[in-house]
Amino acid sequence: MALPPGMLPEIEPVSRESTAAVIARQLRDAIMTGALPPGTQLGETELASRFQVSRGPLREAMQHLVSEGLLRSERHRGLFVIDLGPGDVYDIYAARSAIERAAMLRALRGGDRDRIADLLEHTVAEMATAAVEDDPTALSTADLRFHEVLINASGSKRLVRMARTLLIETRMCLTALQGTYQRVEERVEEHTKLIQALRAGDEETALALLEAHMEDAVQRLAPGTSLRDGHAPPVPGNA
Amino acid sequence: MALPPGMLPEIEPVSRESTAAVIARQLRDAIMTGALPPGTQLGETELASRFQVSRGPLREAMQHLVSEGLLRSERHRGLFVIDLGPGDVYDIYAARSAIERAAMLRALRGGDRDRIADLLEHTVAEMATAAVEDDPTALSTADLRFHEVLINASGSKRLVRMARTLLIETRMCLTALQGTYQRVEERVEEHTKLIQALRAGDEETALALLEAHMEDAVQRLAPGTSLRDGHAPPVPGNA
DNA sequence: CCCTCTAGGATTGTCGACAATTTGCGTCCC
DNA sequence: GGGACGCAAATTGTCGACAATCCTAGAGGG
Repeated sequence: MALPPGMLPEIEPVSRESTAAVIARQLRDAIMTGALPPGTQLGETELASRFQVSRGPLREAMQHLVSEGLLRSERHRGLFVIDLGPGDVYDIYAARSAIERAAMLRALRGGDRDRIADLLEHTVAEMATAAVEDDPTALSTADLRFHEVLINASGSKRLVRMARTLLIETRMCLTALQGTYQRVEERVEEHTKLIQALRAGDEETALALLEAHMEDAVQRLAPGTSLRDGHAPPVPGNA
Repeated sequence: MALPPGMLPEIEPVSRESTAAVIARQLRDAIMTGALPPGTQLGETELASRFQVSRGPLREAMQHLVSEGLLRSERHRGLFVIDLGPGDVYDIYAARSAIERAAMLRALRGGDRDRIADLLEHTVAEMATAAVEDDPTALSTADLRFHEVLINASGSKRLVRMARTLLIETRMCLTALQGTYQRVEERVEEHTKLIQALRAGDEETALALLEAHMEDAVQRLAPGTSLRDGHAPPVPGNA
């Protein structure tokens, strides 16, 4: 080794991301934030010229998003941004509840509770900041970041992978139904209590709080439905 | 309508599957059954000539499998079949436990318990048939089919999607560690008891049995680890 | 007035070739 | 003999063009 370790920190190979991945991420953000509203048709030719790339890489990016469930492809018709009905809201939160419950369990029993709690508290601080600045977008971002951190902390490759799409879809829900928010203090409070239970290692309370958190969200976003029912509302257009 | 309904059953448009999907499915099966052992390098050019298609559709199929987690891609190096370490076994079963728990809950509370139980019993019958014929491959197939049916019965698009990869990876585990099976009677018994609890609507028992089922499998496939620990074994090469 | 058929346009699906990048080996110098 | 440099082969990444398929609008006939 010609260079002593510790020098030159943060040096990473340039452009370690494939162009298809870059395009996919940009489209993901656009869908997530609502810049591409649900139902929008995405033409390959048009996007190719927008991104200044050929249809090859772009197509790969699209395929990726389709397999993630953010786009739906109709053969020889086109690609469309999915639109979420009440049934989908229910489905998303039911799936999230399953994933995050598992992540919470692993966080609780992983032996690293305090470190994880510190990480989570940081995102709650971001939520508080966004609250005082009255920035609903930043608030949602921090909220989702909380759950992302929790799932990452589980250390499970597969939970992380499965949750990625769910969190994006959650963001779509929040964007579409902006304004149905609960009081921000309440929102921060729920997360804080979750952290307290985690730090204390109180499994029962933590899991119950998490479930209630999901239940609250579902009832707010899709009024009249409940995760406890075990079945989606009778609205067409879901699974 | 020129044709009365009920006539011409089972008529479906020809080739409603994209070629990339066909290729992906074939490769999936090959990986699942062990025809393509973990670590195998897959050359695009070679596969393209094997499948008699251009590199375009083949590439899409590969990308799909990569995003599913069955292949890992190293830029400008090649595509390789993933190999599963003990940490992955743990991770897979932890994730499956989360997914199937949620599916079981929805099956329990969905109001269609008897129909679902009938479907599940059919797969158990297949297991029994495979057992008397001493066909371990068919036995594993029926076993996985049981869990696939359970998840499908949940009616959740997202649970189904997330479980697809997990079940394929499970099959890879079973293929790689063929011979560590428990007694077939015991294996059938576990599933039968699960169905009984479901039919009776006994949530507590059903969930406990399911958890024990996963725990058993993990301890058999990766001795010395337990789902209850909340953390993966100290073997490198996992998340 | 409505239904059917046809022609047009547009979009995706597929293909072959070229360019960029990495790996491995051979050679040269010390 | 050991190490570093440079070249060449192989592989992936990218591109533009062609072919197949599907919606739509319009004319024609009943």
